[in-house]
Parts: sequence; C-alpha cells; structure tokens
Amino acid sequence: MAHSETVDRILDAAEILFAEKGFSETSLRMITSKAKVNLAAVNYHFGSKNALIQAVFSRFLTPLSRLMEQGMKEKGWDDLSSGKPTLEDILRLYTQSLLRIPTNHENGVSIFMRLMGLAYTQSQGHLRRYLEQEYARTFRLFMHFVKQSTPELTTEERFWRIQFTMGSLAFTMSSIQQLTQILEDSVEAKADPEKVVNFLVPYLLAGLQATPVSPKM
Amino acid sequence: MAHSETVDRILDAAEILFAEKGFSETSLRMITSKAKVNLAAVNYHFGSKNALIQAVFSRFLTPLSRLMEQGMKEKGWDDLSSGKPTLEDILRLYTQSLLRIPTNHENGVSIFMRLMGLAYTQSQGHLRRYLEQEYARTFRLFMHFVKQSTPELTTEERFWRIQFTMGSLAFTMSSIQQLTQILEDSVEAKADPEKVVNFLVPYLLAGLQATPVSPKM
DNA sequence: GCAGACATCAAACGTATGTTTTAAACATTC
DNA sequence: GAATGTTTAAAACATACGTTTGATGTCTGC
Repeated sequence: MAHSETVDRILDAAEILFAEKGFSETSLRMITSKAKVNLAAVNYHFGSKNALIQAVFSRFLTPLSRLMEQGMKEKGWDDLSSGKPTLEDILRLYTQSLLRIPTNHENGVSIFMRLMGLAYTQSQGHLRRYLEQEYARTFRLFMHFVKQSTPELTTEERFWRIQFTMGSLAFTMSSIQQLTQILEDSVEAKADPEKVVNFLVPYLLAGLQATPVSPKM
Repeated sequence: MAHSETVDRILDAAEILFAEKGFSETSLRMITSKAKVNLAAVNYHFGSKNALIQAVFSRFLTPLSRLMEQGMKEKGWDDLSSGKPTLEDILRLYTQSLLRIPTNHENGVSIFMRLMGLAYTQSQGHLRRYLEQEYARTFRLFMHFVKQSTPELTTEERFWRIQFTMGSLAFTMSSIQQLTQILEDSVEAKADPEKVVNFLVPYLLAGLQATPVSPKM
C-alpha cells in the first residue's frame, strides 16, 4: 500500500467517524462518502475493514511510541547512575507525548484519546491482538518505570490503580469535546486540552500515591 | 407489557449478550436463540431492539436509584441538623447500592457494571436520552451532596475531577471482565467486584481530595 | 507510443440485520 | 366456552452491510 492521497483521505475520515460513533456503527460507505472516494477504495488499499481500523491506530500510535521511547532515552531513565523518574515524570512524559503527536486537524488529540478509549472498551478482538503484538515493547518499558516508582504497592493493587488511571485518561480526553462544551455553557471558562491535563495529572498522582489498602509487609 | 416468563428470559439473555459484545454487535437472533424464545417475541413484547436495550437498563437502574435515594434518606443527609455526608460516605453509598442490586445469575454485578460503562462509552443516543429523562432526579440529588462536600474546589476544577472520577468508574466497570482475566493470568489473585471496589474508592477519594490546582480565595 | 502496473469507478454479490406478517396452538379469565 | 392475551412457527420484508468483480482510466518506464 503506497502513500497516496486517497489512502490519507480514507484514514482522515475513518479516524473521525470511528471516534464519533465506534467501529461497528461506522460503515465503509459512511467513510468513503466522507472521504469522497470510491467505496471499493478501502478494500483495494487496506484489504478489509478490520485492517483499516488497525491502520488508523498505527498512524498515531507509532509516533506516540516513538516520542515516548525517545523521551525516556533523552531523560536518561535507563541510566542507572542518574536519578530514577518519579511518578509525575512518567505521567508527564505520557501526556506530553500525547499532546505532541503530529495531527492534521484541530481536534487531533481528543480524537486519539477517544480512539484509545474505544480500543479498550469495544470488544474488537483483532485490534487488541494487533496492538499487543505491535506496541508491547513500549508498553512494557513504560510499565517498568511505573513499577519502579511505586514500590510500596502490591502487584495487585498497582494493577488496579493503573487501570483506574487509564480509565480517567481514556474517558476524559475522549469526551473532551463534549465536556468542554458543557463546561463553557455553565461556567465562565475556556478549556483546552493542555489545561485539562494540568488538572488531570495532580488528580491521578494523588490516586496513584494514596495510602495502599493492602500494605506490603 | 405484562410480567411473563418470556419477557424475563429475553431480558436475561439480552443483558448477558450486551455486556459481552456491546449493543450493535448483538443481534436479536442471538438473543432469542439464547433465550429459547421465538424471534418475533422481542418485537411483540418490547416493540423494538432499542426499547429492549432501555428495558435491560431499567431493570437494574430502577432498583439502583431506589436504593440510593433510600440510603440518602435513611442516613438523614437531607436533614440539616444532622452531620453532612463526607465524600467517602457518598462514594460508599453508590458502590454499596450497586453491589446490592438483586440479581438472577452469578455475575450480576459485573454485568451491571459493564453495562453502565457501555452506556457511557457506546454512543447510543436513544439510551442517553432515555436515561437522562428517567434518572435525572437521583443524579442531581447525588451531585448536590458531592458539591456540598467539596467546598474547597472551584466549580471548574470540581467539574473536571468529577469527570475524571466518572471516567475511572465507567472504564473500569466496562472492562472489568477482561481485566480480571488478565490479572488472574499474571498474578495469583482472584478478583471479585467487591474487592475491586475496595481498591477503587480510596483511589478516587485521594484524587478528589487532592490539593487544588486553582485554589479558591 | 505502447505495454503494464496501478488506481478508480459503477454495479452487483451474498449475507445478515431489524421488523412485519400470517397462521395456528396454547393459556387464562370472565 | 367464547374471548382475550400470549407464544410459536415459518416466511418474507426491505435495508444495510462488507466484499468482489470487471471495465475504464491514468500514469510510468522502456
């Protein structure tokens, strides 16, 4: 599949529609008509709808994982002599990388976050398998540092706290568009993703660092 | 629609399948064959698939809102003379009510939680509208107490923290089955919903009660 | 200038969906 | 025992879906 105008237009349209409606609720006809390309183009360029879904994820997940691994290296986290990263460092690396993914349209970040949430929530077996296989490396690296910076937690409690954190992230940023709308209606405040992240990080930190329920002995 | 054996069998089957696969991914033929009733029975008793979805939610949401409003009254929260509820009281009331919904089958709680998550996540316009219209009262009552117990937050920061909290809840709930599966594979620990809730509440509390980013003057 | 690879197009394919219809059996109630 | 409501059965409905086909452009390299 070469890099062509059509391919990009399909990906652009698909990523917006998937984020808006979910995967099953978005038909190829919706995508191709929004992208102003022929219906057959999707199967021609990608092979199948499932492959298109995976391609949509690759397009922003590949830069994200590159940004994160690069960040870890630049900060010398793997260097034992330098100081270990704090939880806040780790969270910031993630959110900053997310905000820096190159994007075509205005609401790129919200869309990526929403897609991340959908990947967890919608039971798309093929997607889960694909992502696990493709990005396991970055994910494990990231988790290693999280574990290192929360030695007071049992494996089980850490597992759940990470899930809760993922939930806040995926859910909030995925609905950031609707939410800011609601907020602006009722409060006198403009809300951009960067500002939300500044509210979010301390909130998540406090949860992750709360006194453990099941203390290690 | 009278209370009949068939109606219950349809609801039982639908709630399990919806929780497993989502709404769009579950066909009426799957439901009726699992419930061992005729295909036409759904449209006969409920009118449409959407109405069935709403009925599935009503069956556990009505007891839930009753349990919660009852709990608020029993604890005398509306009584000005008695002490105001703390944030923990409020969260506990919610999770305890959730765990007390009467259920037919073993994994009732997990299923309800997953459905709650789906209600947030899957963009089913009709569902959202139905739930807002039906349960707005309980929701507003609940929010009133949340606001009362977090006077140190600005309206904006409270708004976002509530969203973060909802996110953790919805997300965790919606993927609780897959997550416990993952956990049991990698850690030597059986994970029931009650245990997860006990991890969740302190986590959420810590986040909600974290030092405000934008302090009130 | 033409052969061959690639891209686009309209049209059709087979399948699955939600819903409706017809008919007949069954149950319950007055 | 007629009447009313419930359930089953089988079939058809219209529609939407993902995918495939075959013809028609379009461009490039020789």
